[in-house]
Amino acid sequence: MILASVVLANSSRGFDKEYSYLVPEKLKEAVKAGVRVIVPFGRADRPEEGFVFGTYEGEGLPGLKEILLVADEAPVLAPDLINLARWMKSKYICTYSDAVKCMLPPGTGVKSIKAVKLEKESAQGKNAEKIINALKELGGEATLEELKSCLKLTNFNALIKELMEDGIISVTEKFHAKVREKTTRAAYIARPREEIIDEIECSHIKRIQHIRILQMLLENEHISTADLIRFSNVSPGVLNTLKKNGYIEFKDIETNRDPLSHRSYERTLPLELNLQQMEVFNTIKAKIDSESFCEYLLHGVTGSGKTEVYLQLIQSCLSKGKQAIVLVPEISLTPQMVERFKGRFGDEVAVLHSRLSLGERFDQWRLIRDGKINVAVGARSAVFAPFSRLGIIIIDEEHENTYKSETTPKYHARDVARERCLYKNAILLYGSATPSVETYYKAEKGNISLLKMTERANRQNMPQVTLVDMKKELEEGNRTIFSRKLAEEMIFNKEAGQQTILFLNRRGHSSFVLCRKCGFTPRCMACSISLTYHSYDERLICHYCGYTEKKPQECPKCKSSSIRQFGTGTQRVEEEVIKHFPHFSAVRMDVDTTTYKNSHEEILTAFREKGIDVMIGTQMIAKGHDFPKVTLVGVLAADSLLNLEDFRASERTFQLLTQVAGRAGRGEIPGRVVIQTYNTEDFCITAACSHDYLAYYRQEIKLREKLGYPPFSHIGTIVLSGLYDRMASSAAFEVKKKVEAHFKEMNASGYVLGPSRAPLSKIRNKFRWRIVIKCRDEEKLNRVLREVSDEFHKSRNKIPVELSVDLNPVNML
DNA sequence: AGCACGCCGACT
DNA sequence: GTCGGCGTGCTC
Repeated sequence: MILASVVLANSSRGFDKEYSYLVPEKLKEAVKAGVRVIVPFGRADRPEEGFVFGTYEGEGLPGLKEILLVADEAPVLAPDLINLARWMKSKYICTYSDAVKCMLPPGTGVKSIKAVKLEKESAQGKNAEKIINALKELGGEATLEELKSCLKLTNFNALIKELMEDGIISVTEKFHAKVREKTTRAAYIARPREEIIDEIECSHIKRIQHIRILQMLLENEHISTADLIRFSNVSPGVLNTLKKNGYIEFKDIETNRDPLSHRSYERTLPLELNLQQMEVFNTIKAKIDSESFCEYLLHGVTGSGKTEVYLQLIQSCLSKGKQAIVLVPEISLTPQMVERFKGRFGDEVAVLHSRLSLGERFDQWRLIRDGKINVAVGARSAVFAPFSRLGIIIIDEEHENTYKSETTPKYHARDVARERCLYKNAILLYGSATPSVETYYKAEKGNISLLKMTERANRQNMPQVTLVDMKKELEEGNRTIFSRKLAEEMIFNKEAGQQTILFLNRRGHSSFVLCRKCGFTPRCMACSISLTYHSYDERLICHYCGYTEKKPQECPKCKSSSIRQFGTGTQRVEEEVIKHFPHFSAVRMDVDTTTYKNSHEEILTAFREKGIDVMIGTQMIAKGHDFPKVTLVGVLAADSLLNLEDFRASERTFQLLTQVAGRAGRGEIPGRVVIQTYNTEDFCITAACSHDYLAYYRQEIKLREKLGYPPFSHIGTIVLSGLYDRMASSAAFEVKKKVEAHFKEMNASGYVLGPSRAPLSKIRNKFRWRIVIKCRDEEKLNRVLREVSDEFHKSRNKIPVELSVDLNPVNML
């Protein structure tokens, strides 16, 4: 007998496992590993979508059910992805379906629709009559869902079954592939513009998401809902609320084209590699030829020409008939990278960027699966690209946080890539100028092969860095945000016709508002976080939930008018630049100015081509842009990052400073960097000044060892959140006891901290309690997390508390 | 998560 | 007797 192992497409942790089904004779050909099927599930045999994870010859246990239907001709999951899903389930404590969803384009589900038809009008029993009457009102025919929702009966299914057996009704079932959209839903304003502007002005609308969306729509006739959701960073529900309240309407418009598809790229030829590049290339090339798994860390200083090495490695993979995945931190921020790949490989490369419509995403996915495309460049999720002859995965800027997913499954693209390469005997290459401490440690221990490129490709010198002590500036009477050194350099640069970048780590205008008389600070009622002031529309905004209100003219508490904003954000810097350097031109680039389509690129191009003097920006500008005319970079407050309560704060500061400094002097003229700080002593700042990664690493690794932080331990966090503080906290205490019991049981040492209020103690009205576990043995930590999570989900949640676990979180908030 | 089963009390 | 309400346990 042929059996199939099937996992369900919609299951929760409590019953998520591989189920055996019989493969009926007529489906013998169609059932293969990786296809989607419909199977009867549960006592009522309700049809469920599932994935065949494998088939095998075996003895049919009594009571096995048969697969009803096969939904695909060709498998949607290749064997290595099935293996990956199994691995993800156990590593990240998620369900099979969570894992599989990462691997398929959205909108691939199969839906079953049952139609109920009235055959004859006789019935015994009150409820049976109810059903028949309802069915009559609906015109004698209806879908099962319709019927169910207009009646509220507990034993609905049993009654339907009974009526069916008596021949009073008939039920027919159809399966539909969820329709793929050819058109896109777009939203537009449904009320007069003035009315909406008015409502925003008088604070009738209290959510920043609503305001941002309406503002976007006020400026554009219509915008696709997908874009609205993406660029305003809201959930789809927000749009529905706006529609419900009559602010917006939807209509279907033609799908917008892939913004890159109509652009032609100039084909480029391989550049000649310098000695160091050549060495790296040859080492890895030899491994590609041997077709075995190998992990490399390429530590190359900024400007050492890593991209060219990637390109040529991929070329040699392609010529062996193998395929490649390139991961970049954020595709929209790396247009130049995309350009180089498109230029070199033309139509052979798929760029998986977030602006693809559902349809385009599906098309790209299919082209990759069918082997019509051989290279994929994309952000985190591109690691799942369904290549069958995978030869290499390259992770550029390996240290970036964006490789870690913050939603379930909370995977790290680095680990997923490793697992895939291991299975496929492919090469895994990490590249970075500032590798994460964990990765470098592995390289030092010899678990990863370390390759170095210490020279800049065009032989430029590293920029010259000056550290300015802002304490001193203040003592000597300079109260502006620009140190004298920086101001001097900026003026020099302007006169020389060169450009300047000012970097700051905080968006908005000022970080918070404070009453100088009574000390009152407006906070978000739902998140217990101080509200951030945005001068653009004079509003206070909660950056976590989006609550917003107009900036108060007087203190709500003491009614004095001494309520002011404090701190410095990008907006404020822009104002200060204009004030202090009136003849300078300036642009600002941060999440607030880049909300709309293509605005990243527009701002960048404008800056590059129109010769604007100063660009002010957040992290966003730190990424690999090339501005040949930028010769000065100013970092306004290097310490603002340093004071986060996260053991990686120092690492992040070092990485960011190094990266930002790398923006200076990419052209002919050598660059200068001015770093302003209150902590002139901190080793992450001094090491960044001397471009000395190793000096930084040596210090940091010592510290990590002393404190038992990764890579010397693994960290797991469990967050319990709920609307009621007491329930969340008592659940947390109970979970902690369980955690400790498990460690004891398996005779392992785990260091359990908390529970205590999570650093973000309240988000969207939910109180959050957190347990932090440190353990040297990742395997055991994982097992404890898994068991605790399973127990929690099994013990039927009567209490309204949610549990979420994260193994090796990158963000301790 | 559904869904059925089983047990209980209420109502006709 | 039936109906509705709720707790419990299982899903190949």
